[in-house]
Amino acid sequence: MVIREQKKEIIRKAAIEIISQLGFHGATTDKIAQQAKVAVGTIYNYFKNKEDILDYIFEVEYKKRLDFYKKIYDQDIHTVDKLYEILKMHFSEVSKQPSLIKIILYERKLYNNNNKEDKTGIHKFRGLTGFFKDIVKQGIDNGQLKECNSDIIATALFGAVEAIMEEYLIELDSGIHSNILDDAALQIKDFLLEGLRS
Amino acid sequence: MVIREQKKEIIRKAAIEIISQLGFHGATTDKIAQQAKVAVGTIYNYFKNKEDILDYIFEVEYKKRLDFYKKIYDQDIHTVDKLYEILKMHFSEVSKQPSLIKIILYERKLYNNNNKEDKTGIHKFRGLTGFFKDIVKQGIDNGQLKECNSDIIATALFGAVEAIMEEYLIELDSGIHSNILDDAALQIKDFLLEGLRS
Amino acid sequence: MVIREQKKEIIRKAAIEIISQLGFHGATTDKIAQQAKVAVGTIYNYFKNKEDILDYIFEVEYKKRLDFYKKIYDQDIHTVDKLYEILKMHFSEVSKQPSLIKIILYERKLYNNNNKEDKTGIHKFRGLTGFFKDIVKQGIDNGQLKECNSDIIATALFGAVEAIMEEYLIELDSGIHSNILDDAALQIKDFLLEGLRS
Amino acid sequence: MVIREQKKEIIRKAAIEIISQLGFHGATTDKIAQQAKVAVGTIYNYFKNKEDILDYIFEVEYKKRLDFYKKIYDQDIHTVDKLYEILKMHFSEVSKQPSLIKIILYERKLYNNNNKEDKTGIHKFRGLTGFFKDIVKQGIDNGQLKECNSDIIATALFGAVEAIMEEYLIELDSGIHSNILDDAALQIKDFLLEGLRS
DNA sequence: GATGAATGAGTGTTCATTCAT
DNA sequence: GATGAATGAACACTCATTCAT
Repeated sequence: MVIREQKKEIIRKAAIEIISQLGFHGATTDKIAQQAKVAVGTIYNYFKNKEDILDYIFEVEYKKRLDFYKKIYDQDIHTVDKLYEILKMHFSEVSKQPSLIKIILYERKLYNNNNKEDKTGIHKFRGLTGFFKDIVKQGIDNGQLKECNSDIIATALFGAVEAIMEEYLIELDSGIHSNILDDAALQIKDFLLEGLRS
Repeated sequence: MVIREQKKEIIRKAAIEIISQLGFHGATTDKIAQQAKVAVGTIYNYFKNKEDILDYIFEVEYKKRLDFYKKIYDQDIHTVDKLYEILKMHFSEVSKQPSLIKIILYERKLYNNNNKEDKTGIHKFRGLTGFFKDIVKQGIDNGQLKECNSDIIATALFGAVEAIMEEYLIELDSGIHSNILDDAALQIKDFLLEGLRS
Repeated sequence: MVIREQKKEIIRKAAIEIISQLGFHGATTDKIAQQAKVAVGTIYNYFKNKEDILDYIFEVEYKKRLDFYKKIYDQDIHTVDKLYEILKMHFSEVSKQPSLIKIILYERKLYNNNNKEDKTGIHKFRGLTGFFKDIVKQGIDNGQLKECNSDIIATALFGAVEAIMEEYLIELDSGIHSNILDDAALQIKDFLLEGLRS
Repeated sequence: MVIREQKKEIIRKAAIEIISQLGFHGATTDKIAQQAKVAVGTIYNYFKNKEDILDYIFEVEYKKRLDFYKKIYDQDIHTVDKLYEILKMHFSEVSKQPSLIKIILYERKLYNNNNKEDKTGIHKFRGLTGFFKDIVKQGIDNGQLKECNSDIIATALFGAVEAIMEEYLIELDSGIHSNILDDAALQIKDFLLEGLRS
């Protein structure tokens, strides 16, 4: 017997597949239901509405990343290595679950304007950048990073990671065998350490 | 005819306002027409369809940036300064035209999957990263930047710039007086030069 | 079996509560089940379908009134007093069971068009006006009432009673302390006896 | 060319036909559109939503009756004759426009609970009983009617009229040639004058 | 070229009913 | 008999696009 959480998981995965292909707006509840091999009505036994599915997708990923960030934050390694671990995690995720990451990159934008109380997953997800900043601040505080505006630097790093993931996904979609991820973490780590000047 | 281009311009500006407020999907042709003080039908005298308006918005911005990039590319200044000029241009644009930049940041994502031939504006816009890469490559070639993977570095830089602009827009929308742009170009320039290590 | 009838009664009462609050169309089987502290499926062990519940509600009330009318019909009192007793009964019911009467007043209308054979309760209920007519006819026949069109007069009286009950319910819902029922039976009795002319 | 008000009128009449046959809930916007020989979307160019159509139907009828009541109120005839004129008007309407009156009788009930601000037509309609009361009060004040509770009497009379109209409509639907309306106004007038006692 | 009423395919959501456990 | 998850037909409403004026 399929228990409740398993069915919700089936729908979540079906939604990821459909939304990543068609975008949130192009993904109809009918198509998601079809992909999940479930009746449309069933979706509504597990989710309040279509947005709630998207929100749940973000919620799940948010939790994964939050755990990872917290663990990294507390580790006793150099800050640059902490950032390096985070980069590797992100780049690993995008190659393991490109559909999912596509959603996170593309659909999250739609909700920056949106302050509805009930979309906690999506809004929490944005909060992840805050943890990123914390790690940068920690590095400045303990002298491992030089003085800088942690807001700007953390934001820039986060954007750099997202852009590389996006580039990977675009190349993937174009049928190009992309190897941008292979060196990305190391290149950025080196960049962090030395800058670009020859 | 001058008149014709003026009306198209009125519609383009109205569309920017509405789309930036409501997103492309939330922006109805009725609302755009209302904002432009024009009948819906009139829009279709100037644009093939709704997407064509968005495409045109990107087209116009693409051309502006292309010109700027080309001019910079040919200037006889240090590569880091070239990148610095580009950063300043981008940060200046977002504070001058936040509505427009919001569209560029948020709506472009939606079309990464989309290979329709007719959306030249949006697809060309993505091509801008190519010019960015060219400048990085130029820097490596002339020895002003050290050896690195120009694809990764250019992509990362572009992402960094976008993330900072996004952060600025989010703070703006939240009613926060953001000053993230003030230091951003300098911070990143410094980062480019030296890295983060203390 | 006693148990069976008790459960059916629980569902009937729950349905009365929900339908009176939300109307028949607004009342979902889920809500009725919840109110009855029973699973949806259970309802269908006692009722063929949702309409059948409404029908049963009418059936039960029909029987009560039928018994009362028959008893009154056979009593050896003046016809005007018979009508007076009926008025008092109706006005007493609406103050004792406003939820129930609300359903009878509001939902019965919806089924006047509807000739489905299986809704005996609702259709029988309408038949009550026939008994009302019988009492008027009886009064004419035995000379206690003057010659008149019993159809018209009985229908008019029935309508008058319903309108007063409706007015009471509306005032009740508006939070107004209504006392329209206090005098209603007497006023109408007097009206029956004397008319309105001064 | 069909002007705006004519098209709205076409939709209103189509809606009356469909709603009177199927009830408000059974009347789909598709069916109304079909009856009006118009696209569904067109309905929404003239009405905010489905309820708004019903509301407009009530609004139109409300205005007609309001005018009539006001005119009657100011006439210099005996109060019983005023009431008689009103009865005749109502009975005349039901035989001229049975579909319309069916809606007024059956669907109005659904909104007694409902206090949404925007359904002015339906709520105003209920206010008509107030004018009815005014005429009764006027009669009491000028000594043409005896002392009585005008609320109760007006409500009762209104209910009587509605019940007779309903009876007429039911007989009509059953294919019975009803003549209940022929005598109804006179019978009630006589009732008003003399009561029922022989 | 300008207008804006008309169009109707398309979609999120609801909910009575079923049936395997 | 009791349960409640699954079902999917049905429906109100939207909105890009067209076209007669």
